[in-house]
Amino acid sequence: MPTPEFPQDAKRAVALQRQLAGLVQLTPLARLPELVAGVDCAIAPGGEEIVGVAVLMRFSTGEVVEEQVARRPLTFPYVPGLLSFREGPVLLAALAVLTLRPELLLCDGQGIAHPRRFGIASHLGVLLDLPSVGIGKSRLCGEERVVGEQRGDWQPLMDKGICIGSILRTRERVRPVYVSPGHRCDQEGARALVLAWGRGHRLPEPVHLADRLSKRQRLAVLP
DNA sequence: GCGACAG
DNA sequence: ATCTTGTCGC
Repeated sequence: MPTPEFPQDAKRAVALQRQLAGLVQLTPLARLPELVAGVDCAIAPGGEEIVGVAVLMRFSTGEVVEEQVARRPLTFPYVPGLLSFREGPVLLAALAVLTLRPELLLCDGQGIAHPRRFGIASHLGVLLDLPSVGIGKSRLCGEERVVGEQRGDWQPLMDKGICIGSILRTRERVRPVYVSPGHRCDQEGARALVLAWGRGHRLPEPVHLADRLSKRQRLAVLP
């Protein structure tokens, strides 16, 4: 049975994005979240199934608190701008079985740096009413721009004269990432969180670990 | 019509 | 995202 919150056709998906985009809040974070969840997906060999994982980490200790995995049949194609309708359901499933509720979501993909200002980070953030940040490895929209080479250097990601995110250097000699608020977060906070969770990789640690876990789990034998 | 296009 | 070999650098 299709998840009600995720229409299976592009027409209704776009309409839902336009509607939910109105609920996004770009408010500053009250405080630095302690429990953070990184999420990511992988496609099982054969392309019939999608694996979603959530890695919960504690900021003060840097420890992994919990990891959860979910699998679902793949029912939505990859369409630029509609990624959340492909990966959203399985990611929600993985997040739903976490014992502890995260205070923040770090997502692989865009937040408001999206044609309708509603990327997967925004979508998950709004549905779960959690602060969220989108970290994209490549650009969906907005103008490309050269960034300084030091860690922490950044440039605004501009689209039609509006700042929709940041092009941020998280490591030297490594391509910058595209950071944007998902929900209940502002541009400054989004950048600060990504840098605060940097542990030597291009992506923030929770997302980096979620990426590795998903790629391990996609080959796992099902019980 | 043409180019661009998260994962 | 996935496929896919060796290679360069920390």
